[in-house]
Amino acid sequence: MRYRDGMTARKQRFYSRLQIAAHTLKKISDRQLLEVAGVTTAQMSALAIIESEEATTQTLLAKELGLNDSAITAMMRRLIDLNLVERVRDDNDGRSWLLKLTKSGSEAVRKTGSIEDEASAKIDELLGEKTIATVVAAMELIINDPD
Amino acid sequence: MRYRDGMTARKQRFYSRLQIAAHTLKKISDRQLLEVAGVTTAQMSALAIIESEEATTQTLLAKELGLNDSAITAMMRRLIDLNLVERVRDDNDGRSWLLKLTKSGSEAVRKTGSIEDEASAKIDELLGEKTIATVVAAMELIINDPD
DNA sequence: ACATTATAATTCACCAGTGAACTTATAATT
DNA sequence: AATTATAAGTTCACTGGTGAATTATAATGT
Repeated sequence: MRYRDGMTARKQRFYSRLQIAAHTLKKISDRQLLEVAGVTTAQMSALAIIESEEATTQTLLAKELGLNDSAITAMMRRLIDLNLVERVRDDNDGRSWLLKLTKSGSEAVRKTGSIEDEASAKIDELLGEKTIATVVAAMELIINDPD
Repeated sequence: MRYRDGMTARKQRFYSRLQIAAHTLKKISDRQLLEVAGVTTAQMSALAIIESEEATTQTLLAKELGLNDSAITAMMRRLIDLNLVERVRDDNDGRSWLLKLTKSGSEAVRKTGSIEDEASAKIDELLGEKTIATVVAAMELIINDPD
């Protein structure tokens, strides 16, 4: 594909606009989640996956979050220290841990539901249904692109 | 605005797709830039702004990057240590620093041009002109949203 | 002129991530 | 069975970010 020169500026803005927007949303989300449930957005993403799968491993979690294994090791340590997650060795594979929410963990996830609904409603209003669908589809193309 | 149940930002996982896509791109970009120019993507973003403005302050840089002042303090320390940036006190305001690229700094920016072009071309192909415009516009709405 | 308020930058303790090198456990081959 | 390869986690040194508190310099009101 070829574009006129005038497109160059916009092309170069794609990456930086994406990063700044993502960061902006994360910052807002962090403040709200910390106030209401005492966890960060990254932690809540992990907790939500652990809850939904009911017994996942760290490697799986890393894959779903698009992160390194080493990032998960550190995050699980913090979540275990906070008594939000517990883990036991997998009987069928002694290398893996099986992750589970504690009662406090489930509680924390429950508490954040309304915040996430509010945030979603705000995005809905700001961008509109069609744009949201377009953006999500674009993000999934990027995530799944081989390189 | 009202949507059918299936189409809300929440159902489409807008937030998490955005974060993961942004992170994925950052990771790829970091690897390439470190190899070619010995800097990270965050550092290159800062260098590009400093170059384009030819004498900016840390506060301005923070605003343009959507970051805290304290993040800039740390980043400037690293860039000065790498001899890519130098700073002098502003004669008109003894609290401010004026930031400038060193020769190595300009050199580094120059070296990354082709990488950024390649990355842009790849995004163009993956998403197409129209989708890119839609996504950039959406990101700017998010960035400029009052709260 | 002086006291107050606002602004630029810094420091601190913390969370979050990378990539490389490593340990240990499982799987596959010979 | 012994060897080799692969896979799950961990550790380490590093970059990068937050928010609150602090320091130093401007700017402003009275």
